[in-house]
Amino acid sequence: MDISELHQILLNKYGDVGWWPGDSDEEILIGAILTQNTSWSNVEKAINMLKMNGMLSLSAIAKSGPGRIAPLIRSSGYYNQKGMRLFSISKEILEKYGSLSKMRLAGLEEAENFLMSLKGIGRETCDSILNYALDFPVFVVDKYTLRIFSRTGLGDLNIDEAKDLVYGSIGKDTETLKNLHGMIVFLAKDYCKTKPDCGNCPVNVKCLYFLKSNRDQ
DNA sequence: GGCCAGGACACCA
DNA sequence: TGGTGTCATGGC
Repeated sequence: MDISELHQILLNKYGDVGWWPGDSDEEILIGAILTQNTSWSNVEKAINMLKMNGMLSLSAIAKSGPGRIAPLIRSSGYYNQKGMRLFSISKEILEKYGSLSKMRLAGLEEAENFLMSLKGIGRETCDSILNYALDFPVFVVDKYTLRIFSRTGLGDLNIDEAKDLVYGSIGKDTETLKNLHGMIVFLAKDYCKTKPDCGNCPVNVKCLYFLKSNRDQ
């Protein structure tokens, strides 16, 4: 199976999934940091807490301080660390650009270099922000993506190899790349939390089932 | 009670 | 370059 075929199967199954959830670009960025190694259901509670307290924006976070943020995002785990990082990231973005829309005007390369220089933003979080919050044509590669690619016979790729394979096969349209990653998240949620080899997987992946005895890398 | 979740980073050899 | 410990809550 190649990427085009995988893409088509997922499109037939899911169509346009409208991923990522969030009402604003800033909410998407905040969610991208909160969801690091954390299930989305826990992130949603933290986002609601921020919203209810008028803290769901870079300016509100930058004006407050890590000590005020941490208790609000408790449900997302690592709350002290994430509180510190949300605070410093918000501050640095606003100091350098003033807003996400102005940061977008700086272009993909500069935005990427800047984001990767911030403490608390690694490869996956950076790509999520570039694609979903800033609308750049970047494909987000997470653990699920590498596992699905591996088990559909595309090989054991690293993040850059996986991206290149996608770009070479389905191009660099921002909305298409958003949707492909979204569909992979849906696939993982729908079929990979029940039992191994359930027989219903649309891409006939034997086992995304996530157990220590079973996982690759 | 144990395992896992859409990671990132510091530290070590 | 690769391995390991740390950060931590909530669902199943």
